[in-house]
Amino acid sequence: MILEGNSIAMNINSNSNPLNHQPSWTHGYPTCDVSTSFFGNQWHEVHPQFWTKLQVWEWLQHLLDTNQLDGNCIPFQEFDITGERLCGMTLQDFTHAAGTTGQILYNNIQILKWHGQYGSEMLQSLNLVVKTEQTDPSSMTSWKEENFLYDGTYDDMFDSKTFCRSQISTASAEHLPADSDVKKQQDHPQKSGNKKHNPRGTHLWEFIRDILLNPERNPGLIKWEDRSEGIFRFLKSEAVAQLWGKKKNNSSMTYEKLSRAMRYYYKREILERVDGRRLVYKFGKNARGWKENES
DNA sequence: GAGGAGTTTCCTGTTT
DNA sequence: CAAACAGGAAACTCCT
Repeated sequence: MILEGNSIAMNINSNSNPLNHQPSWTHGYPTCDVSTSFFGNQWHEVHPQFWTKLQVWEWLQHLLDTNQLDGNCIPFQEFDITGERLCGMTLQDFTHAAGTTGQILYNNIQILKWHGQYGSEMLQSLNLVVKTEQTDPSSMTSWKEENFLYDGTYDDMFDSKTFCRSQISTASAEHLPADSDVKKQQDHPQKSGNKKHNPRGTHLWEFIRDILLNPERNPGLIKWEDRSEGIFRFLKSEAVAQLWGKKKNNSSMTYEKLSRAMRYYYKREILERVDGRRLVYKFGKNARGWKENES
């Protein structure tokens, strides 16, 4: 369940959806003034060592959001510290401060320390924060690599409206409705009557296929199990669902819903069933463009 | 405006 | 027990 209550006063990061954050790969959109309001002093653009207390809190809030944790999971008062001190904390320190959640915090900060970041925190969320079904360590890559997921190929996933909204909410959250308000608007699109669909373009199966066909850009999300047979497996099902939701401007997309759409493909023979294997699908005869030697 | 395609959402039950 | 799978039903958006 997505954090809804925001009992914490400091809901700085108004974008709960990790994919709503728009780091530096988005500067192709001319519709918003991005010159000062967003880039340059966000926590994800600065090495953790140099975070201010505020940025530490932003990071914590982000982890809450992306892990869909209850606000009580992280005692913010325990983290009234700068990034320098944060980086000096041991795993013990984290678990002492935040219990089991401390492990998540510790793991996350270690990666941030080692890999640097600067503009791809949402990818970090995909790889490091979002619950993963990944079992193959070889497919783990740094999120610097994953950053490529959002350049070029997937730029079209983000229309200018989406960009503006997240831009504004990130840049000046204090002047906007709280995160929960935004969510309430987005969580029930049908009831609110909001426009939720982009103009029809890429279908879901094509979206999946394109992720598979760009392994160097999209490591760790979906992986071929048998390339020649068209069998693939979701490694990070919820991350893929969020990405799909992002493309459709639907922040409430989940793997459960995505998988329902996938199951409809069986009848149309775009996909074939793969029995007994969770998160595994196979392209069917009506799916085009996935074969290696297919033009 | 009608109708169809392609989802999206919700749900209940089953399987792993 | 949780997560994933199945598939019905209805709603929704976009397109023709």
